Amino acid sequence: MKDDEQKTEKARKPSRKERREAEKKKMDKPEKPSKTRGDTRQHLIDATLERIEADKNGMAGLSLREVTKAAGVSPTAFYRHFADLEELGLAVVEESSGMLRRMLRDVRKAESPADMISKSVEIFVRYVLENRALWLMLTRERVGGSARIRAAIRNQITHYSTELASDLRLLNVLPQMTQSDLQRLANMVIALAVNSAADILDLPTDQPREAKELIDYLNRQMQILILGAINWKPSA
Amino acid sequence: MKDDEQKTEKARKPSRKERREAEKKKMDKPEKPSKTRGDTRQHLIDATLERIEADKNGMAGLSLREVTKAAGVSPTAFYRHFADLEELGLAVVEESSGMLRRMLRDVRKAESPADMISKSVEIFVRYVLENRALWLMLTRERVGGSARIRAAIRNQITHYSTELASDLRLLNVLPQMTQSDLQRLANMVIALAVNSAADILDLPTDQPREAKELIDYLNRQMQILILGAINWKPSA
DNA sequence: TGAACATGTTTACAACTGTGCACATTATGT
DNA sequence: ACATAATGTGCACAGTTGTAAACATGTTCA
Repeated sequence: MKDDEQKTEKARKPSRKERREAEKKKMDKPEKPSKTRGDTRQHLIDATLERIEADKNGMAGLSLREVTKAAGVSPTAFYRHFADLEELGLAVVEESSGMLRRMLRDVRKAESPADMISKSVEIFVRYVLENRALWLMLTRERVGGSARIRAAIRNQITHYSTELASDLRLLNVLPQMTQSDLQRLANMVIALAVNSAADILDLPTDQPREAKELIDYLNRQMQILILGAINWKPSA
Repeated sequence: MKDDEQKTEKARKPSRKERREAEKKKMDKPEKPSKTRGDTRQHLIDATLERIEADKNGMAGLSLREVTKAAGVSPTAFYRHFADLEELGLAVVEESSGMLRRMLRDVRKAESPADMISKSVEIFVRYVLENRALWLMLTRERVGGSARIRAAIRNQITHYSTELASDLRLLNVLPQMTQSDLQRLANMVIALAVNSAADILDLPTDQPREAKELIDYLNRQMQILILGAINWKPSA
């Protein structure tokens, strides 16, 4: 992890020159002479998330100029890194894969046999709340806008779902289910989780009261699902 | 059902005057002298659905001018009927309530005890395919864009889900479940259905092959869910 | 009949959009 | 060290946007 940058307070305009100065300070000797200081690309990605969280209307609602302004960069500089807003969107989606991987790691680490479900749900909700912008992007663009972005997000989710299915297999807790049964079950789990992610993001900011209720609700949903899986007969 | 209008071939411009002429023909005596012939409003709503289906990017991706052009009306005429694009969006959502009601009626009519689930799934998928534009709107704007539109859609879906819960109660097929258990189950059913609606809409146009697979998949999902409900103990 | 109202049109404008072009600066590799 | 590529800037331009203003038409009602 090489990011030590601040989240740039909303009303503050970074003004590229300032950023340049700021970096000069800690750069008397260049750290990595290799890849041509390409951090504007990252600034564009961050700016996209910032704007998506600020405005309503994901992707479709923001303009190239808006993004470049938020990144503190001239509009035409955009083309040095992306051909399209769509390609920027794809980069943002890729950005989310890291977060999903960390989430999966945390879920696996906490997997004691007992309260496996509730722990996982808790971790999931925490990750959604701590990565609002990213999850706004994922839940919105999963169904809206560009077909390529939609496909990219679906890939991420499918990958996660496959990992979950594989975990279920290894735990050997549903021995009567076939591989494809497990995969379908995992898909349902993820679908219901992503579905309530949308609800979580609609909560009034940091209302721990309703968040707890949502966690509870999601838990019971998962319990019904597991109950169905336990009693599943592969013949049907 | 009072709509006998054509879907207006893409490249064709209706040109308000022509429409006026066309309606004069069948209107030697005015049908309803009351509400001042407000059918432009309906044309705007239809145009919105048409554009949403044509462009990608729901709501957020279309402009007032685009909509009015598609409706064959001058841009400023828009304000005679709506203050906002958001209000237009709300009108479109209301438009969908009729469709949902018809769908519910069909589902209830077909509810023989035996293959209740598969019949319902089949009807659902058919309605999604036969109302592409509407369902595109519902699935997209359910998570994206304006908070008011999101809330309106959530209302529609909640209403449908409540009806479903009430049906489950009357059928008395899950007697051990409390009212809120049934409501939660219904919510899960609807959530999974709406979730696969997004997949259905992504199918290459009229590919009955993959549509069948999707129907099959959704059926099995529902079966797992029902199995979980049957074995549910309200204590947990 | 004629006044009030509802509904539409045309014209106009300022703000914003994406992007081409010429140019400045910095980094890299021989 | 110097040519080349990468990365940034400013300016310009034409197209699109939302919406205000003034006006035309047709409908309703006393």
